[in-house]
Amino acid sequence: MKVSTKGRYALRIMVEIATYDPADYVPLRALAESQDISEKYLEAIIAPMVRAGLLAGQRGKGGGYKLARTPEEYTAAEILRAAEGSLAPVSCLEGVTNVCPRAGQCATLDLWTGLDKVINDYLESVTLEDLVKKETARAGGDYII
Amino acid sequence: MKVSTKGRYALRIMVEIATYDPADYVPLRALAESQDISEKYLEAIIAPMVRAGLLAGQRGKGGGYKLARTPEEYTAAEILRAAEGSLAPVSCLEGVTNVCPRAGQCATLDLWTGLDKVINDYLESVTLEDLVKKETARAGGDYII
DNA sequence: ATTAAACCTATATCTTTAGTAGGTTTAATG
DNA sequence: CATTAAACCTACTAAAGATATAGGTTTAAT
Repeated sequence: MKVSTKGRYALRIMVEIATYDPADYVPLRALAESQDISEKYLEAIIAPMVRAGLLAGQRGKGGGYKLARTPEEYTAAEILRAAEGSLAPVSCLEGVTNVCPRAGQCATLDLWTGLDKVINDYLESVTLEDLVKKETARAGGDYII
Repeated sequence: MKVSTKGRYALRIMVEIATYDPADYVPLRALAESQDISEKYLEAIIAPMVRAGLLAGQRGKGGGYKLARTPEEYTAAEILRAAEGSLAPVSCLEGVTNVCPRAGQCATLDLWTGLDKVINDYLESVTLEDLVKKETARAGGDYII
């Protein structure tokens, strides 16, 4: 029941890109350095996010990545889904229709369906904007002491 | 974010044992056969459940396993925890105290803490008794047609 | 032409999951 | 007391998935 590094890194990267000027492209190199992830591995994490349309990539000199929308338009759920593939706690809930031959007699199916729902509902309720606020609150020095 | 076979099988086994007479010991062989899991693998799944005090094992002829309590006294959470080890979605939430050096500046920590909570709350809310009811409802022929 | 960047494909390593094998101890029963 | 049926224990293997790494190609700005 663990979220992999792909999902965790993907969220952190999205938060970081969201803190930059939305018009600017942020190069992979800068992200890799500040997050302390190798450029090559980060590339593998970002690629599916670009394909999913969450990030816009710009090639060539001066290129990089920027958000495709505003931070409040992303949910944690869709970012994790793009990076991890699926959030379903059991594989039989992954497709549109349940293909398990035992589904009709499965005593635990409702449990998994319910678990899947609370996970999705929660992760849909948190936006990238929410995460960015935490980031700037912690880093930003809004502290008296 | 997947529950492993250990957790899934553990739940199914608990449901099955709960459908027998609570005083009877059910031998591993019978469980393995009806659930279509090898005896050896099932043994590895049941052992930690016995150690955790969820099941009572009886050695020797006529022995087997029975519930240590009544079905309504088990939650899905504790069964899964005994089988899987931990339900935390990220490893930094596994211990009592968060040992991650970045915890103070982590923008996503609250997200993981919140996710951990909804998962736990949901799984604590479902009892073994609830699952047994589904099993008997499906298998038991309470149908008109 | 040079440079800096995304993009692409393949490969390697490491960890976890899933499953097996073979034996020892315990307890009931004829 | 021998037999049998059961849990219990330790070690091992195989497959899958997670976590990266390597080396190159294409694109675009200067």
